[in-house]
Formats: sequence, structure tokens, C-alpha cells
Amino acid sequence: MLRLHDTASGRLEVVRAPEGAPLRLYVCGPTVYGPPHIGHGRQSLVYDVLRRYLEWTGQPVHHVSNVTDVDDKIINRAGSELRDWREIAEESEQSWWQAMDLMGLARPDETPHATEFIPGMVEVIEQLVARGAAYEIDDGVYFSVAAVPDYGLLAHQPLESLRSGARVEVASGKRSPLDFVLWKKAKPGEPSWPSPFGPGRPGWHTECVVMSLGLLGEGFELHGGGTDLKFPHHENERAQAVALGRRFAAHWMHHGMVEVGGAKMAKSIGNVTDLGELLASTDPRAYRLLVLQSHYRAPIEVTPVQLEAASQTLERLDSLARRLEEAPGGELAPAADPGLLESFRERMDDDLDTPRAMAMVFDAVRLANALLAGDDVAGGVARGRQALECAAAVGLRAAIPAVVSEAAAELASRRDRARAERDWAAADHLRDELVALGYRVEDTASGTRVYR
RNA sequence: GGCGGCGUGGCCGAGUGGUUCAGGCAAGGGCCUGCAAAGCCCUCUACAGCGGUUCGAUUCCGCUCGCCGCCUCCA
Repeated sequence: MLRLHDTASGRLEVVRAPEGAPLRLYVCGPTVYGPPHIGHGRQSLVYDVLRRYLEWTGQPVHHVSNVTDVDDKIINRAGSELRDWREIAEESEQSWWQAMDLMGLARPDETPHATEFIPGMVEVIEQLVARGAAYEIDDGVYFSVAAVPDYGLLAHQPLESLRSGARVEVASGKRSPLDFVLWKKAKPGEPSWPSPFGPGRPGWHTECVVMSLGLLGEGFELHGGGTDLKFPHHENERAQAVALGRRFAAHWMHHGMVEVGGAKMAKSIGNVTDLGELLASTDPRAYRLLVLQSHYRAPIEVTPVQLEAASQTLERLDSLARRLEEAPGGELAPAADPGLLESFRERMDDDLDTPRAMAMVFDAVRLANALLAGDDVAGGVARGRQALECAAAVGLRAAIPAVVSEAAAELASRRDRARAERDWAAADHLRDELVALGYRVEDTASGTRVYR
């Protein structure tokens, strides 16, 4: 039974779908105005892990994640590059999915685009105006936070204290500095859609309300996103739903930021590492492992040193997989002792304690290796398979050794013959040849093992 | 100013009121091996500081110092 830290209550809460139904998960996706950075990568990994884990336990998931494809940032970039805003959005989204595929992420079941839901958003805005929760002024339609008695629930601050800290300028006509724009009236040259308030485009906070409720339904189980979205984005989503009289997310989860030298990585600060860059230079699994080795709510540093350490760790997983593949009688290994799988689930169910879960996995890896090296091969295989299964449950797959070329296989068997004849010079020479071909060479009880 | 979080061994990074432990990386020693690689074993015994509670605190409470996040766009 999964329990997660719920941002709304501040406590661990059981997150559960109705019997037999998929667990409905909504995650705030990217605004596509540039290539994804490693912070986006972490986010996608966190929810990929959650989703895979749930599915592994037999709980299906209905995962929706939006794509904000119309927004000031996109429009501004289009303006400065003298290009069509749609082109920016499309190309940025492409690079997004490219990176996600490279990371081995299961795509969300649905990826709604803001521009596809504008009529629905206009409808919601009209309803909010009709209910007195929104008002129109010169430049747009604004939501009145005063209309929601428990505004500040996610921020854990009363309206008054949020207002006193507000750094945002009071737009002319806004009733409260915290009021936020629902509909932006178009200026000349800006993309626009028709509405009763004149041509314009929606503000950012409305799309997620319309898409999540529309695609998942009221009271969907879980809404996620970066901790920086708690306020105001998620607060404002929720405020709209409340003002509409609709049940919104039952639970909220927020993941921590990627930091650089202790400071949040953000495009606005300029300390951003491109995700594509990282994936080009590292085994993408290393980033997944790095994410798994820290808790999702904690901030993480992603440095070359850490990625290198993670890659080394991965090598333990991969070498175990090679060993299992060759273990004599592996097919006859006894059924896995459920002990590890049970404790693994316990750790995961406790607010996705992936660091401890991973510690258990690597503990099991070590134990499996010890058994395999000793006289309990069957036990080692069973234990090893458990370890690999747990890793796979969170999307971490041991590398499947590349198919060895005929030439390499020939070199390997010649080396075995040389070794049998104790012709070490020839054996070492053959090993060098294999290495030159890009293979790694290990000796095993059954002879030379080559892999890439 | 308000709200929230953090400070752990050479590095990263978990966790807990008390016997033995996170885990990984790195380092050193050993085993195995013709050598190497992989693997296994051992070593490296830390919890910012100061008080308090307690039979006992890294873990609870208070204070101090340092750092960070949110309150504006942001994953």
C-alpha cells in the first residue's frame, strides 16, 4: 500500500485507486520553449519510477502529463528569433521526447497540449466569472483569490501572509496582488483565440485544471510536479477547481530540484545543464540510478563525479547479469525467496524510499555474487534474479551484453586454447586483440568471457 | 518579513533514541587468478556548535552559526 508525503496535509497519506481502477496521475509537464535540462530529466525519472513501480505491484496507472505549447516564453523567443511560435514549440517538444526516449522513460498515456483545450478553458473562465470568482479588466480576466477561503493550502500559509510577501507588482486594476490572469487579451501580432472577452490566450494556470479534470475526472488520485510549482501554480490550479465547485486532486506530491553548487538550477539563473548533453556523455541509466539513490523530495546535485560513481555502481549490476546468464543450471534456480521483494516493496511504499530500496538491491547483488562464488550457485542465481527484478521494477535494467562478433568469439576460443596450453604470451596477445576490438575480457570458470 | 528545508565518515548519499550494519564511489590490505579483469573478505567508525530531556542522543527539545528553497517565470 503506497503512502506518499502529501503536500496538502504535510503528512504521509495512503494513495490508492478504487478497486480495479487505474491510479490517476497528473504531472505538470514542460513549457516547450527550449531543449530540456537535467531538472526536467529528474522530474521525468521520478514519475517514471513511481509509475513503473505501481505497475510492477499490479496497480495500473493512468498517467497524463501536459505540454504547454502556448506561453509568453515561446512567443518571446519566436519574436526575438523572427520565427513562428508554433515552430519553436514543435521543435522544443521534439527535443523533449527525444531526450525522454534516450532515458528509457515510459511515455505518459496522454500528453495533452494546451492549444487543443482552449475552448474548454474559455468555458471554465466564463464559469468562474459567472460565479464571481473572476473579473475582467483592460488587459484580461483575472481570478480573485479572495473567492477561495482556504487559498494557501499548498503553500501552508494564509492568504494574508502570502500577500505580505508578494513581490509581484500590482497590475492596474488587479484587486489583489495575488490575483492571477486567466485570459490574456492579445496585443497586435500575438497568437490569439476567440473568447467572450475578446481574442487572446489563456494564462498558464488554467490548462492543467481543464486537462486533468477532463482527462482523468474529478478527484483524481495524485497530482505531481516540481516543488517550485507548489506555489503559485498548483495553488492556483486548485483555487480554480474549488471555485468551480469541483473535486480536484486527492493528493499532491512534489519532487525536489536539481541544484548546482547548492543553488537551484534554473533557466532564469543560467546555471543550466542541457539534458541532451548529459545523455550524450553518460550512460542514461547512471542518471536514473543517481535519482534513485537520493530521495525524490530532496534536492540533488548532478555532477560528473557523481555520474561517474553511478556508472561504476551500474557495473556491479551488469556484471551480475553476465554471471547469471552463464550460471550453470540457472533455469533450474529455485523460486526467489520473497523476503527481498517484500522488503523492497516496504521501502518503496514508504514514500518512495528509493535510496533504501537501492541499498537493499546492491546488498542483494553482493550476496548473490558471494553465493555464486561459493558453493551455492542456485541460491546465488535466485538472489541475483531478485536483485535484478527489483532494479527493473524501477526502470533500471542490467545491460544486455552485446552480441559478440564471430571474429571475437574466434579470438576468445583461441585464447582458451592458448590458456589450456599455458601459452600465456599468446593468451595475453589475444586478449589485447579483443580489447582493441572494443571488448572487455574476463576469465570465468567456463573460459574467456567477452562483452562490450 | 512569512512559510519550509538542510548541515552525516576522503566523496556522494540514507537512516535511527541504546547491542552489528545503510548503500555506492574512492583508498589501503587480503583471497581468488599464470597475469589482468570481475567477484568476495577486511580496514577507513561520521553525524555543524552549545545547552536541555533521558539510565542513554547523531536521532527528541531549545538556542547559535552556516546554507538553501518558496512567497515573480520556473521541473
